Amino acid sequence: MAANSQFSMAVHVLTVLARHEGEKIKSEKIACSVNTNPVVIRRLLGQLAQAELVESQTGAAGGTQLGRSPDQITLAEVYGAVSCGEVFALHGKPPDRNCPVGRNIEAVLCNLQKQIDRSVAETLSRHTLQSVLEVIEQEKP
Amino acid sequence: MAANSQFSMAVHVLTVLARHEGEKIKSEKIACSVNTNPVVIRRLLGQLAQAELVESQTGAAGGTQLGRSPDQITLAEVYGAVSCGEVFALHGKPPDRNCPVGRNIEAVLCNLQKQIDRSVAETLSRHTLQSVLEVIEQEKP
DNA sequence: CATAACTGTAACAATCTTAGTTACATTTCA
DNA sequence: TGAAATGTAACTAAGATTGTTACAGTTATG
Repeated sequence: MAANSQFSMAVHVLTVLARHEGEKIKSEKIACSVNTNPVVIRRLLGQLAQAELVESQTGAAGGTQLGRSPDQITLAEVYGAVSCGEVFALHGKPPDRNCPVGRNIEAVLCNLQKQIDRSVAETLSRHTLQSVLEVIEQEKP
Repeated sequence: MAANSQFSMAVHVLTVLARHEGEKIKSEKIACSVNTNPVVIRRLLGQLAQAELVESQTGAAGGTQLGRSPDQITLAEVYGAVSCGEVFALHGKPPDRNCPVGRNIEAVLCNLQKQIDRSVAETLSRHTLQSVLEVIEQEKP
């Protein structure tokens, strides 16, 4: 249980919500589909709510629903809501400033990170929750 | 010490080697620039050697040098040599097969992973070790 | 040929991140 | 008022990565 599967979970969660547009879904029901603990789902929903992708209601008969229609939510937004935006990590300890490479490599890597992030965002922005939902419904065996 | 900084380290290491083409460099010297332990560097060099990006020699007066000239090494190759090729992780536990979403979401995510991987590779293939080296040398303050 | 100086690698400790879990305060409907 | 949900804190468990020590294997060199 180490690798960062938050994006996978987020897409899963949102797809479940998309299949029941208009309804308020309980975290327990979502957790069942994802096969995890309701608290894990609620934590994730918190992040998605901050990005205004979902809206939750407390109290009895509470639950969560999408903040917009599925064709208005791109996977790039989902990724942005749950990821730190770093495909690879920079150096842990700072490199040796006496070495020309050590002195300047971080700027190069930082720049690369931004380029990759843009390219990932562009790829993901070609998919909406609606398009994911269509694949899911269609592939139902 | 958790995030995967292998790619960052690999670019750093290879850039150091590129600055001294033709020479055999000791792992200790590289470690000094990266500010880490020589064993960590040797482990990384092992992966890079498998990808034929570097060549090492054991014994006294041994060391490591590039396997090709810097303009023949793209950062996409470097990334491929040290990364597992997964920007995000799939589900840990398998989702609920009784739910249509749980049943089909993994295929969707797997497909996305491939698309992202291609897009990252394409972005990185626009940079060579040579171009990185040029930035480093030029920005020397 | 012996020694010094490297690399390669195994084994282990330390640290950090993530997921899972329990517990409980808070909110809301009936 | 009480049942049922979310929100959240605190803790445990597991996994991955890095750092470190130790040592075997290799090779130039005196």
